[in-house]
Amino acid sequence: MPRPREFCMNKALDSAMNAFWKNGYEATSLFDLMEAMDLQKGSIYKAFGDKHSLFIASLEHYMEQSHAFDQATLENAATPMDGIKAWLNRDIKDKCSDSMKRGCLIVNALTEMAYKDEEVAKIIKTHITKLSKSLTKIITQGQEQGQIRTDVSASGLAQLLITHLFGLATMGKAVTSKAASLQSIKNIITLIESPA
Amino acid sequence: MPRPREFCMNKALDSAMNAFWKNGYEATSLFDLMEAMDLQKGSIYKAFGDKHSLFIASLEHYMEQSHAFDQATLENAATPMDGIKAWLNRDIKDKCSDSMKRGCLIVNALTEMAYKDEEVAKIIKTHITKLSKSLTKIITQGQEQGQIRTDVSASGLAQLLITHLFGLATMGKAVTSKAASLQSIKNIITLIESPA
DNA sequence: TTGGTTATTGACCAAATGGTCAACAATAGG
DNA sequence: CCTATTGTTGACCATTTGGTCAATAACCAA
Repeated sequence: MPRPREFCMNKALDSAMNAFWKNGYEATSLFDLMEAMDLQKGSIYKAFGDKHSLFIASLEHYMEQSHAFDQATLENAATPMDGIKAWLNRDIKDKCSDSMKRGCLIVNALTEMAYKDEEVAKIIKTHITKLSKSLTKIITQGQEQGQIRTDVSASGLAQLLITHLFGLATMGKAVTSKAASLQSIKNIITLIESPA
Repeated sequence: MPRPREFCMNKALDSAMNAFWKNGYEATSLFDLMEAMDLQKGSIYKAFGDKHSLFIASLEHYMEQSHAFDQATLENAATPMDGIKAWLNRDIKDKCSDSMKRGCLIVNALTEMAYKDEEVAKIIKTHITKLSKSLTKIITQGQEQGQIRTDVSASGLAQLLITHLFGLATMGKAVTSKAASLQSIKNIITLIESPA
């Protein structure tokens, strides 16, 4: 009996996510969101709540996609090392395109608001912990198979890769070209490989 | 004959820098700046121009200090490797304090505005290029002395260290404790050392 | 067809934003 | 002491901000 919603929640959320991703939280106005989502103010508030709630939803939307991608890439590889290489490379290709330098929404949110927004901080923390565990697992396998050096712990190496990827997402905003980022990935792989 | 300025430009700039550092560009209002600098609106505009100009000045102020610190730490060390260690550790101690998680102003500015603010992008690019050159020089020395591995180029390793530090500044915002960051530094040093 | 329920719309609002400016104040040279 | 020059102040402004709400519209079960 109720009037049905005229738009697709998922598409709208995706549009909001892209707007926040490109411009950040503060710099994305309600007007920007209305344009991006092709929705009136009232509809946004009814469907998603206020700006902050919409941002949280966008962030979680991003993380779901991100997590699915991480799992798929890491696990569908012939060897642990292949999985790591594929994961690093695809991540860079997604986030450090030379044309649309928007980096990574997680990194952006972390930088802009995590220190004063406990909810954002907590969500990101949880996500990274999950990623770190997946990585640690695959790195451990790589160490057992002799592909990856063992003088640094698997969890230490996992942390290191994530940190590096975060750094690259930042550098890609203005300093580094995609080609340079890919070279950087090659270098870090050389560093974690077992010495010959 | 003119009326003399009642405040110290350098102190005021320092206060503005700290405000921007903590909250970012968009989230720091003119009112915030007035409080932080202990100045009236008109005085700020007369002395520093509009908000954006003040931000640029703050960023450059930050970079001057940063550059002085980099040079001093890298060059006043017994060996290249000692210089690099000291540099990494002091950088982390400054930027990843557990209490005041404001990260690094350069990283913050890069993330928030570099993609749409060419002036900011250019300034940061120049600064990083300079840092990268200093680092490459000292890493080259370390390679010549056999302390640092040579299967990755000195400039590649320099880029890697900067990227890693950027990543740590971001992670320190919410994900990682200072202790964990320092451990991460130890790990990356292990990775770049010459194999035994 | 109708009535209950929810979606959409656009006008509206208070507060905050970055920025300006005229009046006033303080100095130093004449 | 006077005056030219610049610094300081606070009132003022247009615009934009995030957010609300009453009126209206659309649907579906009865």
